[in-house]
Amino acid sequence: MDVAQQLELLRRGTTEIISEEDLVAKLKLGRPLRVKLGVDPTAAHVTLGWAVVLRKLRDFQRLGHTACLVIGDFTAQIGDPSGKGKTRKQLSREEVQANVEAVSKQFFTVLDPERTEIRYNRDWLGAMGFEDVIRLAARTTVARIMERDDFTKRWDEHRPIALHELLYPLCQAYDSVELQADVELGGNDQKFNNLMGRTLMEQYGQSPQVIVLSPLLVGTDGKEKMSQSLGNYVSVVDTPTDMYGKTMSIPDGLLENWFELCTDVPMDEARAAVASNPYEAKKRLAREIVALYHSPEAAAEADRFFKETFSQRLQPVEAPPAEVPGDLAVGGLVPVASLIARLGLAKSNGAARDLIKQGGVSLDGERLDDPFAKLPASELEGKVLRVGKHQFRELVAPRG
RNA sequence: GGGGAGUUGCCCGAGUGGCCAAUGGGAACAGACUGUAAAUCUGUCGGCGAAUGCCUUCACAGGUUCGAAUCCUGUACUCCCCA
Repeated sequence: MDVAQQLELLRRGTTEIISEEDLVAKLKLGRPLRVKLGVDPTAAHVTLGWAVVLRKLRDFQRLGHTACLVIGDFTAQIGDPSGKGKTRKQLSREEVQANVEAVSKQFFTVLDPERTEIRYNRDWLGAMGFEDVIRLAARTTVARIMERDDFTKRWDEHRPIALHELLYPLCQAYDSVELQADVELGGNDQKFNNLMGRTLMEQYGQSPQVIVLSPLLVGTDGKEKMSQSLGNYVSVVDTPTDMYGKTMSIPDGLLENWFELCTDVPMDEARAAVASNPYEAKKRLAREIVALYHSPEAAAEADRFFKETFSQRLQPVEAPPAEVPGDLAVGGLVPVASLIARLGLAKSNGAARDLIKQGGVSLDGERLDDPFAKLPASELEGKVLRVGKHQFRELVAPRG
């Protein structure tokens, strides 16, 4: 593939490349480039949002370059201020470790392990002494750091900015120096951090990295950036049905964007599909996504499930089984509201009763209307409990 | 170091001694309508309870009072002005 073609592929789903000339020059070197992506393990799932940059990294891999994945096990503890209106919670070492373990495998649903180098930034950032930190901090100025929107805004609004937050960009920038990155990928909100990397690399006598920025994927709510903490996410390890269903719940306005960032469907094709029938286009999108992370067969199956369960409002083909806790039954009768709460389908008994009152609960397709209904345990076996739109459980009678 | 303002439920924000589990808005959830879209309408939105009810909550810890989110004292945190 010649350089022009490579560039064409790399441009998809990016908002900015700093700079394209530099990228072209690096591509012309004819050697595998070191393409850095830093991810802070602040959550236990790789979401489709994260996958946007991972997929971009995989594009580089396909062109023969090396993915340098920096797991920010140190920076996760500091808390990236990017895009946040307030100080991030600092995670404990244990929390970070748990996330690292959860997330590590998930990266390879996208990346090619053969061409991936994994590094942990605790290895170098964690080894710095206070003197090293001061020296690093001396390489930039307060004015320079305060240029950054997040900080300026908080400053103007008289909101707190903790001192350590100002150091975050330097940490990430130093990662680039350590890795001798040729290119760094990131979401749009990472621009400042990435630029700091360029500056710092030059100061260390290295050739500054090229920055490739991708837009932030909007979550299923259609409003906020997709993130695990907001609950508006699709995880790459979601079951095919969930993945399909969540995708179907996005607002139509997001379709084109999701096609661009989450699939390999050519954009003219995607645009045409969306224009002709948004609903059909959305199903196509959902199938594409499931096929990517599971298989085309799973996609077809999810499609069928969706049609039967939601479009035709039948019972689901298969609902996850859930055992009725034995201690709930009093005299052989199980209070349904308590059952719902115990199975985690509602926050509390009261909430479960509210749901029943509002007609949100049904058993084998029959809507319940009595919030205090008690049903014989023996009759529950094999019945499908539906709570709200999407939660189904096939009940298993208590043992013993 | 000195002076001032502030901390309320997921978020914003009212509330300055009893009528406060706490107005209002947003978010969220459920229902109707639909395409698990959008828009709209309705309802729910601290916990337990069948319930008149009980319990926990208005930064934290004490105190005053028959009674406190509301008053007093101390502590923590944040912001502003001065140094």
